[in-house]
Parts: sequence; C-alpha cells; structure tokens
Amino acid sequence: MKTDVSVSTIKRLPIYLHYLRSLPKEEHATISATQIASALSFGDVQVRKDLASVSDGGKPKVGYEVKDLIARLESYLGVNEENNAVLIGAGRLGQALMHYRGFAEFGLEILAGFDNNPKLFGMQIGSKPILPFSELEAYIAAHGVVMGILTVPAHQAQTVADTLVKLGVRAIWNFSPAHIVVPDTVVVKNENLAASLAVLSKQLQQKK
Amino acid sequence: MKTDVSVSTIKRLPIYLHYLRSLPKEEHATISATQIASALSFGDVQVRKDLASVSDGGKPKVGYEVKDLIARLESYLGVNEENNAVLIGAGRLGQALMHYRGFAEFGLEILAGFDNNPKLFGMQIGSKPILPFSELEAYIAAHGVVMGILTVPAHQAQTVADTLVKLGVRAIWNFSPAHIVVPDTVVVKNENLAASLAVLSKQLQQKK
DNA sequence: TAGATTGTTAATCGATTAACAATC
DNA sequence: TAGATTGTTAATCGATTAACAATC
Repeated sequence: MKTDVSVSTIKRLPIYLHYLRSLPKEEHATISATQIASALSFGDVQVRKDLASVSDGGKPKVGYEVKDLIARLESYLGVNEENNAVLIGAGRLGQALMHYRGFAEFGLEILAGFDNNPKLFGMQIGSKPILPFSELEAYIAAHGVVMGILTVPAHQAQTVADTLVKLGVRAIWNFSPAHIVVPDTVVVKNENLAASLAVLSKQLQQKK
Repeated sequence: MKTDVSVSTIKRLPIYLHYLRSLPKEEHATISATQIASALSFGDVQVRKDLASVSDGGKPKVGYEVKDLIARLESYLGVNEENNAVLIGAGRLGQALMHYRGFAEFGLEILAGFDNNPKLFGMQIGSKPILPFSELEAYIAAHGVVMGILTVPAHQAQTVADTLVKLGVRAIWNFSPAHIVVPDTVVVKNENLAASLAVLSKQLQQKK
C-alpha cells in the first residue's frame, strides 16, 4: 500500500476493478498478475507494480485474493462514497450520459440535468429530471453536489464553468470542445472526443 | 517538419488546430507560441516543439502565420481526407455520437448506424440512417468504410469487433467498457468513460 | 526440493523543461 | 542596436521494462 501513486497507474486501476468484477465468482478465489495482464494486454510487471499501490501484496505461487483485491480497489478509488453530480446542457450527448448506467459502478450519481430550453423542462431521463438553469444554485446547495458535467456548446463552456465554481462545485468533467480555466482548487478533466478521434485517424493513416 | 512525432504531441495537435480555427480571422495574421501556450495553459517551449513537427518554422519576433499553420496541421492530421465510418449499436450514446457535428472538423463522416433492434430501422439520425446489422457487410464493401465505432454493450464488443475486422475495417473506436483484442494491422482506441471518471473522482478526493 | 509467482532494484526509454544560441 | 521570439541541445523528470532475489 503506497501513498504516491502516479496518474498513469490511477488510470489503470478502474480497468483492473472492472475486470475483476466481471469474473465469475465461482471460478477461482485467487488470480495471478500474469493472468490479469494477459486478459488486458498489459505487461505482468506493470500489473504487479500497479496492484502494489493498493494491495498488501499477493502470495508467491498463488497470486492475489480476488475478493480482497476488489475491496481494496474500491476503497482506494472511493467508489462507495457517492459523488453527486449535475449535468449542464441536456442535449443529445447530455441525455446519453444521463442514461448511462456504467457510472454508478464508480460511485457517480448524476442527480439532474440543467438546460435553458423550456421544451426539456420536466422531462425525466432515466428517472432524473431536467430542470431550468435558474434553479441550479438552489439545487447544488440542497443536494451536496460536488461535480459538474459540462455538455454545453463550446462558446458557453467557460461561463458555465465559472458559475459552477462559484456555486462550490469541486470537479468539472468537460465534454465541450473548449479549453476552460478554473482555480487551482478545482479539478478539471477534458474529454475532447474530436481530439481523440484525430489521434485515431493519424494512427490509421500511418498504418496504411 | 519532422517524421517521428510522439503520441503525446499528436494528441495536442488537434487542440492547436481547433484553437487556431477559432481565432477571428481579421485580428492577426500571425501568432506566437507564447500566445498559443497561454490560451491553452500549455508551456511555451512545448508548443514550439510540437509545432516544429508539422511546420517549416516561425519567424523570430513575429511568430507563425496562422493560415499556414492551420493548413499544415490539417494536412498532417489528414482531416481533409474523409474517413468513412459506421457506428454499431444505435442506442442513446450511439445516437448522440451520430448527431455530433464536431467530428466533421477532423474529417470523420459517420455514414450510418447499425443495430439489431427493428424499432430503430429506418430512423434517420441527423440525416443518417439506422440499418439492420445484417446489411453491414454489403454496406461496408459498397461505401469504402475504414472505421467502426463501437457503442454496443460490453458483452457484444468482442464479437462485433471481430466482425468489423473480418469485413476489412482498419480502425475501431471502442466506447464499450470492454477490452477488445484485434490483429496488429487494426488500430484500436478505447474511450472508457467510466475509467476517466474514476481518475477525476480520485483527484477530487485527493484535493479535499 | 523445484517451480511458480511476487516484489524490488537497476536500466532503459520517452517526454517535458531549462538554458542558451540564433535570428529577425 | 535592442528585444522578442524561435529552435536546439542538454538536463530533468517520470514511467516502463528487465533482471533478479525472496518466498510460498
């Protein structure tokens, strides 16, 4: 169990967790780093090093106890502490994210969506309401919201981010293709789909 | 103009391109690496190094010619050669991606969506049809499709990927939370939203 | 005991940053 | 000429991989 874990490692931890959870419970009580590595196309040394950051260690010749490993990953990643989020911009991508069930697996709960299109008000997306932007402030205060998900057009991104920060949100997950600036106290993750795509196209081009 | 460009650099190139395109055309014909860096919160040396991989160079005291830089980035990233794609799994996320206009900016054209839910057949999503899975093979052959976008449930991901590879698709953009294995000749990019989220939650946790 | 597997230390690889010379 | 800016070389930083000792 280490304290300083690199971002690269943290990125892989949820992948291990997801994989371990997907294993049939009956099969085996333990698993080796080599088995995990080959299932995920990682190197086995890397898996061992990564797991060392959350686990007390495996046993030579046996490997790691699956149940224990899952518990430690869950605890390290904090997936059992609910992260309440709101989503701003309930267009198509926003609605798709509100519907997506995979987030609960990692403790994210999108409580509501906000928009300024009156046609959307009152709609329920996967049992979550879409509310007018004017109610955002009261809602955040009332529900202990710590994260904002931005699915607004690029030109609105900075303004909305500023508002979220002012209202006390501590993390912003930005799906708009705009760079946003926030204070140091707030964490931002940019999910630039168009940029990811460009990387894929380039690699495709190079393979030809 | 270099030949060996690192993946880290390639990831940033579309960001430069997007930013340069967003500049008002009247303003300035040139821009310095320092200006770009501060707008995107990058280091100025990094910007200069990145731009050196695509450009012939800027001029001391002046900077880079915006129009020229855009043209070189476009050409390097190959955004003007259309990449024809199909999307498999026209559920909510799939439909959201079919609607998204930002991809065209980087040369991706999603021609059609495929699904095995008859209720969706014949639907038009942003003027693109949803077709039955059974027509996939003929469609790919007829339209020169080089890329497949996977928005199917995790348990179907590998099977669908195998099919796409067999039908000659060269690149797969995988949005399902499953690890897929493909031959070396095919490029895969995994877009694991749940995993990205876990990183953000962890960083949030650490800031507290 | 032999063999599989873990975990650590050292070596390698790659990317970022710092320092500085070149140039308009 | 002075100053801003580029671009390159060297130094630093960080992550991955290789080698190997420890252990069940």
